[in-house]
Amino acid sequence: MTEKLSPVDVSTLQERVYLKLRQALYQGKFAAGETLTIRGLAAALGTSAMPVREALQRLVAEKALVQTPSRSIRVASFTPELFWEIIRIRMSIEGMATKRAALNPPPPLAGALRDINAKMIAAIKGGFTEEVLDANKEFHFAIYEAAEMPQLLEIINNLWLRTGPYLGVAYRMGYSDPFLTGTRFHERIIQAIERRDGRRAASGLKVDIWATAKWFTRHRIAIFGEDEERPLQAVL
Amino acid sequence: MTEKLSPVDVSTLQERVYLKLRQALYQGKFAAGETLTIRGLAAALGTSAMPVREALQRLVAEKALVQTPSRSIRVASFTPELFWEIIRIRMSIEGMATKRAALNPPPPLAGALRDINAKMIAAIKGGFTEEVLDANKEFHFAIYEAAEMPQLLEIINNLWLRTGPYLGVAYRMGYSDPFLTGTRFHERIIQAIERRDGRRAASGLKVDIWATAKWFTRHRIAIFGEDEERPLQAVL
DNA sequence: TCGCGCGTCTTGTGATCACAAATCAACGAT
DNA sequence: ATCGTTGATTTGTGATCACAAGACGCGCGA
Repeated sequence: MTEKLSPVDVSTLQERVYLKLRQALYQGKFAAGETLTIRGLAAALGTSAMPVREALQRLVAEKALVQTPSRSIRVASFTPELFWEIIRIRMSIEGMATKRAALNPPPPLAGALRDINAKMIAAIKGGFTEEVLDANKEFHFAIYEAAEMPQLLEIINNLWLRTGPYLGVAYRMGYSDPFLTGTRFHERIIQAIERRDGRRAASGLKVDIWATAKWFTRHRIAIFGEDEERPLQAVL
Repeated sequence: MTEKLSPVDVSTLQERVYLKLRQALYQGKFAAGETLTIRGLAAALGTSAMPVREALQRLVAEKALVQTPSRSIRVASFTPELFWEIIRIRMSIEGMATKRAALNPPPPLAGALRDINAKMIAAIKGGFTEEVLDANKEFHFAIYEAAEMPQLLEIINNLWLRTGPYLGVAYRMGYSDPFLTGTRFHERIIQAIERRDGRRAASGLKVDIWATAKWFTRHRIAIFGEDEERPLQAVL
C-alpha cells in the first residue's frame, strides 16, 4: 500500500510561509525598503496572522528584513558602505569554502561544475531566462557544499539571501554581461579545482564576486537608497 | 526638564525576554541539549507564552537553539566535528576583522587593549571571578569593533553566542590555564597592532582561538554529546 | 526483568481578540 | 501655500484558547 501514497507535507505552516517569503525576496519580488505588513501578507497567503508573524521575525533575525524603531518591518536595503562590506565578507568566507573544496574535492565535482556552467552559458545565449540566476547559484553552492562545512554553508546561504536580490536586478534589466563574464571566472575555478589548487580556486572565486559587484558601480545602477530611503525601487 | 528624566524603556517584552535568554545561554546557565518549553519559561519569567515563543524562535534562527523534528526546542550542542568546524570559521572570520583593525586602528585602541588585558590578568590572579570571562570578551570585541564592519561584527557575535558557553565550562571548573595563556596571546596581538602589522595580529588571534579550543581536547573534557545526546551536562 | 500498549498529561501550533501606538488624511490657523 | 492638529484607520504586540501530536508513566503479559 505504501507505494500508492507519497508522504504528506508535515512542515508547519510557518515554515512554508517562511520559504515562500524567502523565495520571493530572493527573486527580488519585493522592492528594497518596501514595508511588509503581517495582515497584508496573511491575506495574500490565505493564512492567519500567526504564521506570517513568526516567519517575518525569523527573516528579521536573519537580517533579510529589518525592523524600524516603530516596529514596522521592511525589506532590507543597502548603503554603498554596507554593500561593499558584505562583498568583502563574502569574498573572505566563500573564498575559504572554495579553497577547502578545491583541496579535497569529491571526484565528480569538476565534471558537475562543467555541466552547470555549460547550462548557464546556454541559458545566457539562449532565451536568457531566469535559469541563468538559478544556474549561477547552483554552481557556487555545488562548490560550497563540497567543502563539507555545514555551518559555514548556513552562513553563506544567509549572505546570499541578503545580496541575492541585487543580482536579480541586473537580470531583470536585461544585462547579460555580468553573467557572461562570470562564466569565464567559473571556468578558471573549475581548472583550479582539477589541479587541487586551493589558492587559485579561492582567488578565482573572489574575482568573480568582486567583478560582479564592481559591475553595479561601473554601470551606476541606482541600487542604493539615499538616507536609507527609496532604493532599488526606481529600478524595478 | 530633560535632565530630570531618563528615557523610559521602550523595548518590547519579547526583546527583553530574548536578551535574558541570550545572557543565560551565554553564561552557560542552560545545559547543552536541555529542553526549553514555552510555558515553562513563561511561568519562570512571569509573562505569557507569546513573547517567550518569539524569543525562542529568534534564538533558533540564530542557531543558538535547535528545534527537534518533533518541534521541541533544545539548547544547541556540538559534536566534535561541528565544534572544530566553528573554530575554523571563527579563526577565519575573526582573523579578518583583526587584520583590518590592525591595519588602521583608532589611536586609543592599543592602550585600551592593554588596560583590558591587565584587568583580565588581575581577575585571574585575584579571585578568579566571572570578570575573567567578561574581560576576555571585552578584549576581543574591542578589536572587532575597531574593524568598523558592522555586519561582520554581527556574524562574530552570533558565533560567540554558539561557542561562548563552552568557555564558561572551563571557568566553572576552576581552570585558569586557558585564560592565562590567552593573555599572553593578547599581548602579542597588542604589539602587532601597535606596529600596524595586520598579518601578525590576525595570526596571533588565530593562535589564541585555536589554543583555547585545543585545551578542551587536551584535557579530555566531556563537552560533546554522544549521538547528539547528553553533552556538557555531566560537567556542569 | 524486559518489552509493549494504553491512557493521561504536556507541548507546540495556529487562530482570534483587545489594546496602544503609529500612520495617514483632511482640515484649519498662520 | 505651509505647517501643525486632530480624527479615523491601520499595524504590531501580547494574551488567551482550541486542538492535534508527543512525551511520559503505569501496568500487563511474556
